[in-house]
Amino acid sequence: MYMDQNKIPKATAKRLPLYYRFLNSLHLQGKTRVSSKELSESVKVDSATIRRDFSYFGALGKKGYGYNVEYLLNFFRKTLDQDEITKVALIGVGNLGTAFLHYNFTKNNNTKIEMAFDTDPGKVDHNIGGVPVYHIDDLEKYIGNVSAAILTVPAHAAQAITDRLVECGIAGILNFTPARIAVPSNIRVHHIDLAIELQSLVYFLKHY
Amino acid sequence: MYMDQNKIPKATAKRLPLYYRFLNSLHLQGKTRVSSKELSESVKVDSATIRRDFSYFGALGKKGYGYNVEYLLNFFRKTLDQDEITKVALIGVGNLGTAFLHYNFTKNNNTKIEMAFDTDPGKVDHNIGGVPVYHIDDLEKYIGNVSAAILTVPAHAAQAITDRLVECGIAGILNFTPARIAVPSNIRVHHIDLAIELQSLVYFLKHY
DNA sequence: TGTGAAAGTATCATATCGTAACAATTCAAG
DNA sequence: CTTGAATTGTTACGATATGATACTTTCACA
Repeated sequence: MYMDQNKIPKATAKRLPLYYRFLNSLHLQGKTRVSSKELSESVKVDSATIRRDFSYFGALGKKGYGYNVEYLLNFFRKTLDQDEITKVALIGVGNLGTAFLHYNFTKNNNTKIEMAFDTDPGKVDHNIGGVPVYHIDDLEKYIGNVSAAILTVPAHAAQAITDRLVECGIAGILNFTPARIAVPSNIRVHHIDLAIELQSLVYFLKHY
Repeated sequence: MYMDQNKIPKATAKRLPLYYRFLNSLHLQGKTRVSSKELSESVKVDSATIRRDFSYFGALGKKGYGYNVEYLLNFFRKTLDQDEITKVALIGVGNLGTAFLHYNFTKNNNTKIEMAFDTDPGKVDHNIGGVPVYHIDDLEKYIGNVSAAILTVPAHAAQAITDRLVECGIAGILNFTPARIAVPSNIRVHHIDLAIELQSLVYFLKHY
């Protein structure tokens, strides 16, 4: 489980969940085979790129035939550890945080939001989307062996909470705050900045 | 305004809003100068990359001194068209959509969410975060010369609404639905898939 | 006036991407 | 059984981006 295929490009790794989800829906539709060309049209990734992505894992398809949906799906299930659910905590139950809580992640995913934290007494000790909300002061008490955190708190609180998460042994953080947080090098942070995404889109509209 | 500097790499263009915002906060702190090295530590981008990014726009700094924060800020304000506000519409006032409405974009940004659309009678004709919410049926009536749309609707509605937006002459779409939407080639789509972001983070945790 | 700091620029190695091409292989039709 | 069409797996190539390193130039400041 802890890798030999380290050679897989990051860009490929990012596409794997996308492939998986689409294969899943094909499977539900009852399709048994699919070609890289069909996949390409659906997920909007070049067909040669798809074939190369797949080939990092060996020969998964059959020439002149395509890929067997079920076989491919099973393969990805294992590779993406779809069976082994990763526990996630959500920090900050504002609008964005609530959106996550209502998102049904477990449907196609190997992740589960186990708990959420906030300071708002109107939210603490409630259940939102089936997830218990605790007070942020009790972070250390409840977090247990959660391995990743979604950070949807106000920017000014980001670093302080990050430090506490790190102290609790968190392995990864999905940071939605505009703040650039500092962490030890062994902790992985993915940063998604909604304002920048919008501004960047606008820049491209005007200049390209 | 409509480009001669088309040579700027996309990767650089994506970093510009980030630079801008950070310079802005430096300015508010009263700092008058900054070096590429300082910037590098704050925005987590290699200092040489920053210097190269800046140099696409000419000589903005002074050797042996650094960059004048105010000068640089003014320059970016012009380059990023910070003065000329781009109108944006938000489609789908769920949790995620509401998060956008409460986000104070105009503070550091050249974009303004002018209106929102939804089907929920409890939201239509209300103001949320100072933004008027109209019924999605009236999209064509109100949208006017809005140039970009934020799509935060259920996945199954994504393509139909996209088609209508395209018909209305929208130039860009920020797509937060899991659906991969099809658009004419002259329309720019940036796709952010929250589930995939989370799953991708988890994959990296396990395999790298 | 001298010196140190930092920009601007160039170069190199590495990674990724899209595109194209091609041989090998397989299915399916006849 | 044979043939042909389809599609993979793989390779090659050019374009783009990145991080590193290093060099020269120029400016600020002591």
